[in-house]
Amino acid sequence: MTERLTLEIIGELAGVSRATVSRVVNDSPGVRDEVRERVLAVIQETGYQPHSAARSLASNRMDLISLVIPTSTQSLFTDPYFPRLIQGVTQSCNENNITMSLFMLHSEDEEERLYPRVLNRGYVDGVILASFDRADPLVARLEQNKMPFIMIGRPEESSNASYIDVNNEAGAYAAVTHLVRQGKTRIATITGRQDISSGKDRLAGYKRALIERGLSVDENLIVNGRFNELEAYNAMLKLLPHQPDAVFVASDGMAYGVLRALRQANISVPDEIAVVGFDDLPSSATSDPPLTTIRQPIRRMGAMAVDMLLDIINEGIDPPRRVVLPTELIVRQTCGTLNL
Amino acid sequence: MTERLTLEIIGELAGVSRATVSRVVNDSPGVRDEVRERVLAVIQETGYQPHSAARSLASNRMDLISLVIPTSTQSLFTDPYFPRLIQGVTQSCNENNITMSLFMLHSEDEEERLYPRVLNRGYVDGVILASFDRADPLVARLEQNKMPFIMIGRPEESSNASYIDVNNEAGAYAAVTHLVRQGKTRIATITGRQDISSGKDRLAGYKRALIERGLSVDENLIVNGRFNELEAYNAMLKLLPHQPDAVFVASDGMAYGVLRALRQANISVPDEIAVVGFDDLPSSATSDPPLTTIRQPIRRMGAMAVDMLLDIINEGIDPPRRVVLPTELIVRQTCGTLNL
DNA sequence: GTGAAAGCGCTAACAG
DNA sequence: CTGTTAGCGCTTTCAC
Repeated sequence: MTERLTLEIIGELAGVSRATVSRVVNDSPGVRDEVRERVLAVIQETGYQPHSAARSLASNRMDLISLVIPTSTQSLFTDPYFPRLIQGVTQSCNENNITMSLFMLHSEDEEERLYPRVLNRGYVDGVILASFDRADPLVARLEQNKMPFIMIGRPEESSNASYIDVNNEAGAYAAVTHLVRQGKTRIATITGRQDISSGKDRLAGYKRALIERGLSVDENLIVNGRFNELEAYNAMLKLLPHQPDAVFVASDGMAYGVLRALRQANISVPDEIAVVGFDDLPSSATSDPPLTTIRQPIRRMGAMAVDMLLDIINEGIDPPRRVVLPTELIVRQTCGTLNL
Repeated sequence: MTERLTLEIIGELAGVSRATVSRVVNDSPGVRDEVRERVLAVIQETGYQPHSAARSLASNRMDLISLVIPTSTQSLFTDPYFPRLIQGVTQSCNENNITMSLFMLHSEDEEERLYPRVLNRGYVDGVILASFDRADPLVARLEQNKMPFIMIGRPEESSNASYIDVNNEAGAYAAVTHLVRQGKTRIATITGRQDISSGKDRLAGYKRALIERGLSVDENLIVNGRFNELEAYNAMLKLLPHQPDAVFVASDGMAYGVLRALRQANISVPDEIAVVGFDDLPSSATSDPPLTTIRQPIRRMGAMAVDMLLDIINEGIDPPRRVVLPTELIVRQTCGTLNL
């Protein structure tokens, strides 16, 4: 095992002290250009890489953030939401030269065991929480430990945590309004989990659209699909007897289940029932028929979460950062618009 | 900011030296039970957590491994393969108390920039490579740096890297043999990427089954779908004129594209064409119709990869570890068996 | 501008 | 069994 390169050695080779090399490595000011060049050359030649642990110990920064995802979310495996989110997060991490560690909480038990690793400043600089139950105790623990963190999706009203979210309410509102404009009058909805802000907000948008457009909210036309394809399939079956002429589904993944149910029941989309989803997953452009949906910038949200977290780490937790990103209605076949 | 707890402080509180506390924290032998209890109590009370960087610096272990995924893999977003793999990996990491960092390589460029972070012992203890091009230069670099690593999927023959794989060849063989037994004679295949071992091996299994069963290999019946739903859809369209009576599709994700193409062409499955996939994704049980497929233990593979990597880290790189996991034929509707 | 020196918190010999 | 000691490789004052 060849001896590890250290600042000391590089310094020797370049004829300067360890401290100077450190300055060069960190782009610190106060080094003569000529010297900087010389040191850089040696680093280049030798392929020197700083030892991250040593750096962390001395500087008290880990250059490590963690993304925590609760796996109660069964949709994790069926829904490309998370892969895209993860992609956004890693991309921004790469750009900022920090590394991302991923925690998936498989059970209460594991959650408990992982707490220290996620809460402790000696492990990570900050935490991103995705799709968390709005009242999850982890949130409180993080606050209490003064660990910088940011949520994807809104936390409880009372909390003054930082978050980034998509305007779910407005997206749902746009979807349902669009349906109303098509002349639909019995618009049903299959909702997402109601313990997550996105699920709640999409339902709220649905209701507001109905009310503002002079339609009444019929509880028979509201079924919970929990962001799950199979549950949405069953939910659609339950909805059928109530004869909706349209259904707003709180996620594309669930919308696939709805289309499947409708196909099997021999009900034509969009002629007999119009369907609008939420997410605009890539496969929604080629579903059968192609799905009208609300596009949300998942990847960008992941990337921005990192940027915001870094800002919090560097500038302090207060004031809380809050960002809400807009959505966009993507009209395809399932809403019937293109038939008119 | 309250002062950081250190071994020193805990020691003081418990009336022992820093070293003893360290022993207790690390479950090292050679501490009297009574003392151990006492120290443990203080740790419990204070909520002391070791500083990971300090520990790493002193012990030269990072307790960090990285999972590297090339994003050339577009299927990343449509195919639940990766989420499941990641799940297996994180689960095993959690059990072993190490953290997993995820790298997704979005571009050549980024790959280059990330090399140091992945190759350098100062950053991670080891690396898991998923779905890599079999000749990717990263493999050679890792070997050359003596960085412990393990591939998911087989590397080039010449390489003596450690790997874990699924018996793709045997799985494909089983799928096609099953089709032959149903009396199919014009069995087509839509293959995966041929620069990845799983893609190659599944094609090889297809060919062997045909040959061993006395059928000839017709190049017209072989189309590359690159593990992509849309390409598979197009591939199926291309296949239609050659009138296959069955098609073995190298992944479930692609099989969905095939079913879509067939549905649109008004060709009934399985009556006119039988379809068999590969993966057994959760949604394959509820596809339309439910998909006959080859199940592979994706999550387990991820978990085992971690265990093997840890073994390599602890015991040394030689000899290479190699594991090949079996697959299983899952018979559902699309192969026609259940109609007989 | 540059170097010397003092830690960061921990592990791992080595003594006792 | 337990304590003492010497680093691990780096950042960061503080002198010069």
